[in-house]
Amino acid sequence: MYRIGVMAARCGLKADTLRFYEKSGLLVPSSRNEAGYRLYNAADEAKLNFILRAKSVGFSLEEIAELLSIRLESAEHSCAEPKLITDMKLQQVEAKIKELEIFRSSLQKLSDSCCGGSESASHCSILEALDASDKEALC
Amino acid sequence: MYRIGVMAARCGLKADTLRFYEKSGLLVPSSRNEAGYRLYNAADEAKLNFILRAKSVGFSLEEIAELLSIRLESAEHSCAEPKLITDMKLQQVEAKIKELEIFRSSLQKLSDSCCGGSESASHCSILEALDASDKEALC
DNA sequence: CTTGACCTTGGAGTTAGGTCTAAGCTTTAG
DNA sequence: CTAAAGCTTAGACCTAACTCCAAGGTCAAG
Repeated sequence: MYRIGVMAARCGLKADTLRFYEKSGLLVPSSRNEAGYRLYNAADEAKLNFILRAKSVGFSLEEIAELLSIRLESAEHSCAEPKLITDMKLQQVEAKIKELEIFRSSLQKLSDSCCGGSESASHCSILEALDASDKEALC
Repeated sequence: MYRIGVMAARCGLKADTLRFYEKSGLLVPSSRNEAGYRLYNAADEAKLNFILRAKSVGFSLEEIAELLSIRLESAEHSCAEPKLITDMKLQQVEAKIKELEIFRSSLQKLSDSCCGGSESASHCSILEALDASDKEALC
């Protein structure tokens, strides 16, 4: 049984974060000592590791809460549920990547067009492109 | 000279957003009428279009404020400055894309491993991978 | 026995970019 | 003239995931 500081250190988090996870309903420590100190056991640590792994693949805390509730009573849930959550997240991630790739190509074009020298910015092609009324300049 | 509602409609924004941009120092309308109503002229509109184009390539409002201040006194700034801002943003965007691509491949792997059927989630490979103590399962 | 490290709680603050509300003027259409 | 639509302000609220703070209780070392 670890106290909050030890548990946090073991998992590379701050104690504050563990309290936040508890308040969010993600991870309630299995017991408290007489003084009210939180006590985490091995199952709590396994659950926290689940949370951290889910975070590492991009799930939000809300999605992780869903996955945890399925995990807790897995017999009463179907395989379709975790898969749906995963596929929805995958779609979100792909949409975000597409958006950023457009940013990237526009920024690359802006950067390439600019000399970047010590001359006055009066005719800077970056500023001109952002001023241009024709959208061509940006895409 | 447009009042705030007209200006907002012309540019596809809400009046609230224009007030927010003013409070942020991005776009202060060039005048006010006797009643204190904001009045935007053509130069204000051009500046707002600059802001919107800069947003469309991914710049934050803070970065846009920097670009605007360079634009305002371009003779006193060098071409290197807009280019630096652009290149820094480009790096940020590329870093974010890399992070999301890792999420994507992990999520794809999770999704592919799961039958997604109506069977009990007791042996769901998504939950198992997130539980696994070997990190291999996720990367 | 004291000092310092660690723990508790409730609640506020952070970032970014808005969005909304309330109370009260102004303007415009009929 | 009146009612509706539009404008003003200050300030609260929103999301997400923490992060910090204050006031006070607990515990281990010397």
